[in-house]
Amino acid sequence: MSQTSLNDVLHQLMHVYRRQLRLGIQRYQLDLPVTHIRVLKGIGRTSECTAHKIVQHLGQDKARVTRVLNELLTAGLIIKTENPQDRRSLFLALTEAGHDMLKEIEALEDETAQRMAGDLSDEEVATFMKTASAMIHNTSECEARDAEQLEGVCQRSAQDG
Amino acid sequence: MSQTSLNDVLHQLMHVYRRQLRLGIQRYQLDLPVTHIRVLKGIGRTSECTAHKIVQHLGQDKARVTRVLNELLTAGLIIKTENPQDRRSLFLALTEAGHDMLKEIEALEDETAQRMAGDLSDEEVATFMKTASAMIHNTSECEARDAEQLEGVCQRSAQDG
DNA sequence: ATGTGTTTGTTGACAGTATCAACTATCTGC
DNA sequence: GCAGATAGTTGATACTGTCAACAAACACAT
Repeated sequence: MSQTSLNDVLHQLMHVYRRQLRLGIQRYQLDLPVTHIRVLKGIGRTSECTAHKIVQHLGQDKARVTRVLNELLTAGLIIKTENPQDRRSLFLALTEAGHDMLKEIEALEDETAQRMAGDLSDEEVATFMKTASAMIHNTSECEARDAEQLEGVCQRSAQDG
Repeated sequence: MSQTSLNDVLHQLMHVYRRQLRLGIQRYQLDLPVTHIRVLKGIGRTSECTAHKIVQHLGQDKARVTRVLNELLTAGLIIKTENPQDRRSLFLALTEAGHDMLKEIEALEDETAQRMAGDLSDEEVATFMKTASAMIHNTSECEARDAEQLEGVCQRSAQDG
């Protein structure tokens, strides 16, 4: 019962957050979808950033990341440079325009966070984030466990056969 | 800084939650997208449910709700009956198949919530939900305020003119 | 009862998001 | 050099969110 509402709360929170961010994007006239913003942020704070690092960091599909990257590239917000250590991958870096954009993004995100936090105390927000992180961790673990189990089944059936 | 990570945490949480739910749907072979499940739940617990109530309750676009409803209808999970009080709208109710589906959904959601909660105490989860609800509330308020402000500007300019 | 404005729901269009599978090029270890 | 893993690209498909135009029914003041 209380668990059913955890689902509801999560869903609503998700919806409301995205919506808020979207509205903020309009207000700031950033003219970028949410995912692009997140990728841009990822590039900004990762040294020797590659597409793969973004994929891992954001937990997004690599196909999607490739496309977002291309759009950021043609928008002139990032550049790709060769990775001398591995010619399969390319280093990603912000252009000047990209840096400017990132600054705006950060301002927007701060505002969004502030709006959501509202009159909550810093401590409440911190606790919230801690619990949320734990949930993220729990869930990822479950997923990993499921995958392992599946693999285990495969191995067993291979051994049995 | 801590605010920037609130954004990140929310985004990750969102992603992980949806993913988890999706995997659960596969595991339970429910073969319904997430939104459909939420609509079905809404219908199940709303008396004299109409499309409009769903729209309000879920905060979803009415166009989207219409389509989901049609798909649930053709899937035989719900039926529409006339609303004698208002011939524009139709009452929505679960069929037997819909009820069965809902039972499975509830089991799945419980499981999902349990996975996410992991080893967190009930109290921690409760606190989390309380804070999340406050955030949802705060955000909605901001949106409303923004809309009002916009309206105010319109009124003022009309008065000024 | 009639006209005006509102509400309920439908439809069309489009952008954004999430995934999957197949494929190339490159790397690693043997 | 070969086998298998890894980085990234491309194509396909389904789900999601939003907007705008619209029809039918309603509310209500005249």
